[in-house]
Amino acid sequence: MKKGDHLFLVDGSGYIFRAYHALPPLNRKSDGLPVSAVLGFCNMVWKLLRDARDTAVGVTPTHFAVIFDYSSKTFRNEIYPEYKANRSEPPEDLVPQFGLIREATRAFDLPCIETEGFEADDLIATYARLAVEAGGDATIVSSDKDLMQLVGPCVSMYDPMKDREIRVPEVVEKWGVMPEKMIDLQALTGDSIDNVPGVPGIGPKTAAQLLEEYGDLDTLLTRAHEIKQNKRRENLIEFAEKARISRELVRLKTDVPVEIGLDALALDSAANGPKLIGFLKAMEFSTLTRRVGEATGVDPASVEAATVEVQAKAEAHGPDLTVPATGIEEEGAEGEVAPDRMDDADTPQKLAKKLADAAPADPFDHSRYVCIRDLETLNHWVDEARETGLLAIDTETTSLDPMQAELCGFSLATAPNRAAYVPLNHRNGKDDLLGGGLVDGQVKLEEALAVLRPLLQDPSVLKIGQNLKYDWLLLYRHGIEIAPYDDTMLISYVLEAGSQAHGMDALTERWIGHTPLSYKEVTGSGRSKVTFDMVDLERATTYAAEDADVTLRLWKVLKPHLAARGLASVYERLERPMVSVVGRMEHRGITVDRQILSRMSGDFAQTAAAMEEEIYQLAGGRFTIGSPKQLGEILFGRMGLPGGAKTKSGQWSTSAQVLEELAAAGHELPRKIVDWRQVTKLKSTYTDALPGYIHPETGRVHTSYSLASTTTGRLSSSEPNLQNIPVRTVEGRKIRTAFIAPEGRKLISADYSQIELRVLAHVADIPQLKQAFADGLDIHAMTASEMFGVPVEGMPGEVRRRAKAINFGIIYGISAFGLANQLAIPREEAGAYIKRYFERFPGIKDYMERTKAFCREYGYVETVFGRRAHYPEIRSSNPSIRAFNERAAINAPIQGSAADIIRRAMMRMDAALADNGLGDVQMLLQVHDELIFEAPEEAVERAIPVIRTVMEGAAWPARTLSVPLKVDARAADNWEEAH
DNA sequence: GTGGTCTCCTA
DNA sequence: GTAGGAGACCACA
Repeated sequence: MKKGDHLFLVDGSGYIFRAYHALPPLNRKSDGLPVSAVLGFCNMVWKLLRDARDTAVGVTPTHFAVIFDYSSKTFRNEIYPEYKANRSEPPEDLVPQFGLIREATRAFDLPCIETEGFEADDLIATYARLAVEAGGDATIVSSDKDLMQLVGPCVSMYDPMKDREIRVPEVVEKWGVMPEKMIDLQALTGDSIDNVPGVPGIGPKTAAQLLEEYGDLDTLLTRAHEIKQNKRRENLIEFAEKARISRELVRLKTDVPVEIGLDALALDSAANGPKLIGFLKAMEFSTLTRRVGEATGVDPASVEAATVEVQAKAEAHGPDLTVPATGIEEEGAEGEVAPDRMDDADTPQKLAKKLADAAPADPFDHSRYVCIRDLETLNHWVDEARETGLLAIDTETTSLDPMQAELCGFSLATAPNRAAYVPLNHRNGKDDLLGGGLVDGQVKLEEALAVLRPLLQDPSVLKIGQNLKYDWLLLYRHGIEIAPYDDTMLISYVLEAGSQAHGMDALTERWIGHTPLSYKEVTGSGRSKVTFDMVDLERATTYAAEDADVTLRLWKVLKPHLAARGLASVYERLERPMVSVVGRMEHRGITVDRQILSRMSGDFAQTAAAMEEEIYQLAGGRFTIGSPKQLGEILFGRMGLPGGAKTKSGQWSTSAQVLEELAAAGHELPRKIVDWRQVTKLKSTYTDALPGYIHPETGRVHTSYSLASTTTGRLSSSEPNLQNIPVRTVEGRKIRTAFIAPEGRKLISADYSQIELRVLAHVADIPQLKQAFADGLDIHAMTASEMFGVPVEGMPGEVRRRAKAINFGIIYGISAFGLANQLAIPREEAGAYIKRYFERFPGIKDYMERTKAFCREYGYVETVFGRRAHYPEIRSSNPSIRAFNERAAINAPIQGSAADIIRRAMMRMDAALADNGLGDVQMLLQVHDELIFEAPEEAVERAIPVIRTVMEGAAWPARTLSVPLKVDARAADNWEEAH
């Protein structure tokens, strides 16, 4: 290569995505193979080769190469394991086109370059440098900002879609910095799509301004303490190291060892017409085939279509754990409103990125918040929401419990900084013992709701909330069913379960770089704490309006990431519908018999008191039995019993397991302690606590389910937790008799039998297990028989028990240590069992290994339905942390798929019951693999088959499991008998 | 009052 | 060995 030569470097990988999203879908006529990106690519390359002079570039290439990414793993992952950890799977109809575009490149007789461990961008940087050093010029065919750092006197970029050349002035205009400063700029802003951390709260505008002022990143970071804005200064100091790492991630390598030299990129003047035509014919691109034929003087009719192999796999595409979650089933909810479209957002990834970048740039202006105190103004806002089609809403109340809370007011937002608070029930300060009077000038609650109701139920206005189940339930109590809606907490949960928090403050910090006013600052804390209705209107407005403002901004930033990461259907089909389904369940509650519990409490108190006397006798004095510290001192100090395990703070453990061992060795006191603990546990946690949760008006207990607090997709229940009501011991089980159906009704309990083992058999594809489930066999006995060669007929209980423990162990990501513990056998023996199990069911070992490998590479694992659970610490250098995360990663697809299945059943249940004339059958509770219903006595027999059908068919049609699901269902007057 | 530790209840 | 929530105690503020 020499002076005057001009090298064209096509960013092949970048082009593929851009073309795919920019061009209308196109399928090969003969077989439907998707080819739109391939056609776009061929047209572009042909144009550049033939008449680049007529384009914005204005020069003819002498050298030409197409560069691709080799794989997702590059040296950047060494610097920062999280790099590109967010990457989503490419769309299904793009996958085959990766290979085809490489084929096309070869058909054009162009060098097709990729190097393991490097991104296309690094190769482009390297070749651009070589070209300039040789005295030539280079044009990079791409519009990716990551490449803009390379722009200079001899290097330009060319956007083929817009036919626009990007030189130094264009970079400066767009980003506010010279191209060489792009590295520092990107280091500051980060990149949420590639997962480059950057510094929170700094977007392109701020970054450019800072670089203008301080010159470069290093200077900026060393002088960060001079910055006036508090948050910005703190962030720059705190995240300085992240910024430096980011710089290394965005800095392109210009010294990649290249096998193909510059000279090999020289264009051959004589295009190989027949070869190219053969390919184009195979693709069935008739227009381009004709053009190429005319230009090369080759008659297309004389050329046979080439044989082109279609690969099913994308480049940089990890092992397939599950089928992609896109596809076949029911349509998304109605009333979906698309987020703002941006002109040059060609892909969901770029749109998501753009919105994330833009978020911190829009400063909060509390002075623009409005306090709405008359119906006319409220009506005006309602009209505004109808126009925008978007409304962020947040309610302010007197309690965290939506079943008890009184509405104090609500806030609305229709655009950033365009937010308002509508006080409804605010009271004057504490000067009056009766709580003071109503603050003047507030819209009446009923009038406000009358205005709001049609809007909140308007199918053309999307309502946005953060933890919307709370507001949904509160408004449901006022006869309003919000729809359609989105929940920013649930969006975040779908995107980042396991790796990040989903609370509003955390989300705001992370995505917007802003700290909202805290609730505490507004209502006070401790003794001086007041309910929200006592807060003066000005402060209340600032706080409440900001919450709505923040929620709207979060939605704008977060929502596009769903599509960008291929998670929209997980959100729409597994997550969002739960808000109203679970909201209804919480609203219904369940009847708990106060008398039964109170009687039990009395009995327990007597029993415990008697036990305490015996314990003091045996211990030779009084002490606090409930204090593990004191108990340990007595048992292992004063009495000199042999201590077993230690707790992590170095204390002797007094766990039930340790005490049981001592009891088995003939010691009386430990036995009594174990019994005492059981009684006091049942009393304090259940019989004493549950009545306190009976709602004063409904007379029922309304638990609260959290939709976003587990990593795997399970729900959790609290206040009270109704997912841990005792069942194992006879004594404990009695507590369930207090959960009853009202007069004339029955409780129905329906639970999945062995759902997790069935999911395991499906995902790990274990023929023996699948067969056993298909045949309806006793799965643990079958396992035992397979492992130990003992016939199922007349099998000793102990043998089956061990197999059962191993089966559970497998689901939990087995370790010899854990199994040994569980079965109270030596670790060697446990290890031998595991080995035997893996030999008998080799697919299990494969499943575990590929799940771990997948998680190590991507940072998450997926359920059968595409839900992701993140385990960033699986790459920890600490072996025990790593092992823990590996076990969790093995468990998550199993536990999570089962959770997805029951969610799907729950979402369909109300409609299925109603369709069968069972509208009076109500789903009340969920306990992971069990659903509890309340039904009129005469409806029970018809309800059970409907419930069973919905639950057993819940995976379909999204997935067809290779094992049947089985549901046992029973009805009774109370939960103990129904279960 | 708040937060950490220990223990124990569930699937 | 997985996933949770809660009560009691206790040291800290």
